[in-house]
Amino acid sequence: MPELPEVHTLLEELKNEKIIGQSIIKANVYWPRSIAIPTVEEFSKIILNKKILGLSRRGKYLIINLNDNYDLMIHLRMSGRLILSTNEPEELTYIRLSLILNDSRQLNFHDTRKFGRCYLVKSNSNFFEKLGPEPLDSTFTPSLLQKMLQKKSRGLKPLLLDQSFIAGLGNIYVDEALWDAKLHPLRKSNTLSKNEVTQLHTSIQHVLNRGLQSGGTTLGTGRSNFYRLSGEKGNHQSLLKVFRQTGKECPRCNHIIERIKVAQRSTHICRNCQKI
DNA sequence: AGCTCGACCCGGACGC
DNA sequence: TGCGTCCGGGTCGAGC
Repeated sequence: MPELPEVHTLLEELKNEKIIGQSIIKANVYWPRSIAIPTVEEFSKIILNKKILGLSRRGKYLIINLNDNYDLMIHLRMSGRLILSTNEPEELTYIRLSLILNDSRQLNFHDTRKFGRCYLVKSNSNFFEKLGPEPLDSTFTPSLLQKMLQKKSRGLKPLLLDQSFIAGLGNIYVDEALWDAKLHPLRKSNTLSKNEVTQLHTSIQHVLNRGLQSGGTTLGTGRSNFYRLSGEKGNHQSLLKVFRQTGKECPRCNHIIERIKVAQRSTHICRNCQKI
């Protein structure tokens, strides 16, 4: 499940591969629905001979800046991966899109469950207008978080999963951040003390940085997992405190970690540390 | 208006 | 083996 740290890991790896400056000489669309906008016909036509000018990230979107004021946004959703290969991959089953570069390398979008989406849009479009702030940006301060939380009266977990509130958090990092901050996922956002808000802010940044430093979270061994551009797994799974640790002891107080449902999402908590 | 809930899209994993 | 069920990120529409 690629969230901010996983997408950012891919971004940094792509930057190291020096694809900036390359042109896209061909696009193969193997699964049309992976192209959200525009139509596949328009996509294939517009992307042709576009030069890659830059790479960045916003929330869980990877952004490839192209010339002529176009941006290609890639959202990996649950099972999306990026694979950079020097020739056509032998296994095409799960490749949904191939971008062939003029140095003959290919950037392949691999997505077993077909949930991922690509969006080719004009750079000045309002594509990201509904996204909340970047949680690792210097402008995301405890006092800003305080103001944001005060304006809402939702449970913390549904709120933190809402990309229009904060961009980039998903199920793994929300559970980890709430455990780290000793806050219950159903705690109403506008009831937090100033100290609790400061702790939540610290915890959000802590778990995201921990994920980034360990190259993302890879749960299990299947094809639908997160893999780095190199094909290696991330290493963050060994640092998870509660996510998918049901039945194990809380690393802080030794109570048994439980799995509950919050906002239709599986949620992992230590009932002793995270009281409502 | 703000919020919650359920449906939807998919294939892998797992239980029986 | 094969079938049914659950899982999950984000969006959308319905309903409160």
